[in-house]
Amino acid sequence: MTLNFLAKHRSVIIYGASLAALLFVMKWLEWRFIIADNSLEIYAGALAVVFTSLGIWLAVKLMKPKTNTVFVEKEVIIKTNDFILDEQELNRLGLSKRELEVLQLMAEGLSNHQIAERLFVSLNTIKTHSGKVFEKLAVQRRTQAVDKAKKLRLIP
Amino acid sequence: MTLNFLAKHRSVIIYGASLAALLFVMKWLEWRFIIADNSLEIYAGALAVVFTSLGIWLAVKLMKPKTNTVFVEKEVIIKTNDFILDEQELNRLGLSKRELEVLQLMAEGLSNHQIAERLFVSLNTIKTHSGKVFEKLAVQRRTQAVDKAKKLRLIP
DNA sequence: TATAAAATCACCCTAAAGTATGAGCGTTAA
DNA sequence: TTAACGCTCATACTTTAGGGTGATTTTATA
Repeated sequence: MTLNFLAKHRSVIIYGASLAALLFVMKWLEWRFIIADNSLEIYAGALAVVFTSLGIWLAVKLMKPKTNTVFVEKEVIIKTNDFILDEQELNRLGLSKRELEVLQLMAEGLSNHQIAERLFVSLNTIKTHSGKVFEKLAVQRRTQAVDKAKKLRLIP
Repeated sequence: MTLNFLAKHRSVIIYGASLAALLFVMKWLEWRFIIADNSLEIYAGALAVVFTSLGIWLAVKLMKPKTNTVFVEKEVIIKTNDFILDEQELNRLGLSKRELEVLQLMAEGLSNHQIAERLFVSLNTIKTHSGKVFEKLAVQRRTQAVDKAKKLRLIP
């Protein structure tokens, strides 16, 4: 507790001690020079030098350092997996909900048969849907359709 | 030239002027208090206060600011839409140069026939290549191959 | 130089994909 | 209510893709 206090107010304590010491020196000087009765100027000059030094020492000791905050840019690669469907493009092409659904499953690499099973409809239905999708996207193959749909932001 | 000199040594000049003023004040005080013959302590105290202040002022004015540089990391999101091929994955799967080439054209939606024309080889060759690609990627269809290759960063 | 891997091509066959046409049914908007 | 549209399904046919096997040539590497 006491040690903590000492550590915390070290500067103040040193300053106080120094001041006390100086006052003692002053008193001594006073006696010395008054007795000698010579030159108040020397006394004053000494005082000036000592207290100027003290002031400088104090300022240096107590002045809080100016913090210079520097922002360092750190490059962070963020996996930008945010897909936003281009609804305008979707409407422009006139793709129906079901057709888009089929297109998405196509993009995942499912066969027409697998898509049919997934959507609980017949293979022929999927063929019809995929045919319409190709027509609307103006392509001939599913790989083309998937590629174009990705570029048009219809699927992720 | 003169103005420049004044500007450059402004602090020193101010200090000199201040010192001169203080000496003048001292002289005046000397006269004042000597005449009054009272308390050298007040005189000394005033001197102490004045010169301590002067010291502090000097230190603050002339000392180069103690800068404490703090580095703060600032995260910058870099949008990386540039494709970097995962060569480790490529080597792991053992895909040959030609096979990767075929895979890329597949991803663009080309038919085997078109790929054959593009690469100046026969349709049968492309079939062989694509077959090996499917085998190495452990898939059955080209759409699957394209999907998987994109996820594995083998193609953009 | 011997050898392995890559690249090329062919033939055959099956599976899947794509095209064309027609039709039934439910919803919705003019 | 009728016309349009979306979703469903079917049949028939063509094209493309995929699987299997085998062979030759080129290229890289030990």
